[in-house]
Amino acid sequence: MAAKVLMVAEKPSIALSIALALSGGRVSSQKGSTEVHEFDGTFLGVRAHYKVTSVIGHVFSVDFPPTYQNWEATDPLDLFQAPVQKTESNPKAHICRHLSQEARGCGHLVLWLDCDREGENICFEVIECTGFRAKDTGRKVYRARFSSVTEKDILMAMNNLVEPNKDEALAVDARQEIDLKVGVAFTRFQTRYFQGKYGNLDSRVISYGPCQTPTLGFCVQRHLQITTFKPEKFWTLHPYIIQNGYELKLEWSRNKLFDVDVAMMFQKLVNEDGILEVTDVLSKEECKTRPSGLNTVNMLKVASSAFGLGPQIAMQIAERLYTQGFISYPRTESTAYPPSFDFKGTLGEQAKNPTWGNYVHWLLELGFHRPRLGTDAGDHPPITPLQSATEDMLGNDAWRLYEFICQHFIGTVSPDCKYLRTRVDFTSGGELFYCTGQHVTVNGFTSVMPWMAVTEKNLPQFTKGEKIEISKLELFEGNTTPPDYLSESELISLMEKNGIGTDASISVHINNICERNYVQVHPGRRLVPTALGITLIRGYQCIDPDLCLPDIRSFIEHQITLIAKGQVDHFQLVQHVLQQFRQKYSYFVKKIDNMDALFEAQFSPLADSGRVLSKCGKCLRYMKYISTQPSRLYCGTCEEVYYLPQKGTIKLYKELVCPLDNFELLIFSMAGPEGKSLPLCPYCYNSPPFEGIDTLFGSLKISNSGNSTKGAGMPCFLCPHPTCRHSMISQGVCACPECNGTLVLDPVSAPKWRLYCNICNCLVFLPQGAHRISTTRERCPDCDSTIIEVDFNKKTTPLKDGATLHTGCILCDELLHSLVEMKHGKSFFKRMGGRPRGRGRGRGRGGSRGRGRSGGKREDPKMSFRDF
DNA sequence: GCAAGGTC
Repeated sequence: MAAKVLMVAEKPSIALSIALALSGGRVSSQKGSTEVHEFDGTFLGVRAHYKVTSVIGHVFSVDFPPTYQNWEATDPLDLFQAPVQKTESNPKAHICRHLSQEARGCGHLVLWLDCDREGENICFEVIECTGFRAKDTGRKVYRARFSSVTEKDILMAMNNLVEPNKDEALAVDARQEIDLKVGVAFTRFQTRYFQGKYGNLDSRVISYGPCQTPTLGFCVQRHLQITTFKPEKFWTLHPYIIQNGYELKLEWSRNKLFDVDVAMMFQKLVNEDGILEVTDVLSKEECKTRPSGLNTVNMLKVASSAFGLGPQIAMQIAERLYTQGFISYPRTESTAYPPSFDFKGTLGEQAKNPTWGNYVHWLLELGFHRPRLGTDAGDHPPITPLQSATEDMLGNDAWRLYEFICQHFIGTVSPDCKYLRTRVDFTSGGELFYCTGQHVTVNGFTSVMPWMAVTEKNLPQFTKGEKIEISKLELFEGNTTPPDYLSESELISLMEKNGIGTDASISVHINNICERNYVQVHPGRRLVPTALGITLIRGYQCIDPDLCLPDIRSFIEHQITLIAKGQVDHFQLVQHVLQQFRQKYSYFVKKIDNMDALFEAQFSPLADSGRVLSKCGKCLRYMKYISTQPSRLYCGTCEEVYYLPQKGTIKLYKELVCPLDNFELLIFSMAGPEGKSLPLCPYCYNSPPFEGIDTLFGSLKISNSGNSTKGAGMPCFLCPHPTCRHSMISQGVCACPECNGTLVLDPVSAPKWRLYCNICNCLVFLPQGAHRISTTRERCPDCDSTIIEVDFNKKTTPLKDGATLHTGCILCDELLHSLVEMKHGKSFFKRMGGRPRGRGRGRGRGGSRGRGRSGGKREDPKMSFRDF
């Protein structure tokens, strides 16, 4: 019997590379949650059958248990001591199940996760999923440490397997817990406090985070430098000469003076002399060195400053180029190539390129240069081109990024650029002046990276001791100018320097502060903070400046490094750090008035914002609708805020009221032609009335709106009220053919009448153009669907003798069935048969015992509606 | 509705 070995990598591409390297290219691959590559070989001297698969990044992510998810019911202070739980990051991918299945019967587990702290943490996630134990005697767990994904390194790692490092993994657990608790506590408090007071903040959430907030801090710091800048007058002296027929302007060695009298005194001295004497002519060969390998941060900086592509977009393009095989892995810190890097092969591929192919040929013939050393962060090699491509294959933006990556790579193995720099010194009236020129002798890498080229500056001949008449003497008066707003590329540099974010997350943080409306990207990709962003940072500065300084990140990093090194206990350190942040949080809450004073000066109170929309059920006065995000209703009399679903339009619903609380109903319409329209009661939406509704819909989400039904977000179509004509009970027609939801009548869809699912995106069109369609209280005796009543249009009625009224079941009534159509032309009934029973979640219409209408040959004759 | 970190 051969030993069975399971190997797991961090991403599918690496699993394939490992399998190919270890099998000599003979693998058979099977699809699954992620691909599994199998081959036979030997393991520790024994015959073995290998399976190589992968995760897709972290398997789990950390969050609070459901009881802490309700913003109203949880004091953010309690979050610091709250338990945390790990749940699958991407439940739909079923990675955990996949690993557990593949591990069955395997005696050995080899972990091929990326060799960084996060990778070490994922090792233990994989161990958990597979059911192996780190120190199992029978089934053993090994860690492969590889410095690059080349055959040589993979084989070397395989021959030097070690144990996974629990301390490194625990350091990541610590970071996750600290980031979660600190970020969420501050975010919830700020959001509730300020959104409950002001109506024009225009951000869904007033977030705080140890990475995003210092990132914003950099932008605001620059803004404050600009606004507090006081321009100063300065003066500078420029003699002009005419040499060999060319007019030349000389620079003053004092550069600028801020005192006009002194400047004029020097002007007088030089004027009186009138002659410049050449005191020195110095020529020196200068070298502009070729770049080292390209890492993510440098790529993003160039993408922003040279191509005007934001980091988020640039990363998306880079990822696409990577998955299509045009470039290597785009998330790396390293600028040093691994020793085994195949320069010849990579250059050979680029020799095909029509634009720089000739240059590459020339480089290959003459012998390319060894690249500069650079730094090896131990993660991935620098970003390099793989396949050759043309502009037609990639499209505009992708091509520009690809072109840059190619040019940069070729640049790293090109000669340095050499140029002769000449400086001529002059004296007149005791003052020193100079001019410089430069002449390129070797273009080197600048031939392929022309934007890096040294500009030619010709100088006429001068000889030492030569005396030249001044043709004109200028006393220039200027004003000092403030710096410009922070460019995105400068921000990336600051983030990198201060350890804010990682190569993979820097773009996310920048995107975050844009999305939250803290900064705006202006032309030239300069980041201009908004009133909200400025007020937040100024607020932290006057309560606790630590909160927005980059040190907050380095502090956390430093602390968890102690865990990684095994110097402190994980649990104790996390408790200690959280205790510190808890104190900061309490102090912040206590002093929030200081920040609020700044908000008050900048934003308008809720009472002054918005327009009158609907009546409050408590005081029966009108409430105001605040349309800036997050859209909400505000009752000025009760001083209550009622949140509404986002990203759509909201209207009064025929002045109807909720039978439970007397609040006037609203109708929310999602954007787009196929957007659902759903009635809701503002009070019920925020505080679902029926006990247990949380668990009833516990894990479900209302599609599109993104609102979870936990605690908040219950529109009428989820309401189990037995008699209200807007509840799911009344408006529900039958079970959704696609999911566990219920198809409900869209009450305002006339004349394009339709049903939509209260859970998923399923849409069903009813007889078009009908005058009225409504649900009745009757149910179909065959399938238990709600009987609907259709009042056809007089002119288009399909009924005999011009009759317009017809009642029936949309599934069992021949006429109605023929007029019903599922979106995208799918058969409405096709998927109704043979579906597994639902979990009894909803209490919508639709029985479980009806007959199918499909006449299906293969299907179960029973309609499998959900249990009622 | 919330953080930051992986990756698609």
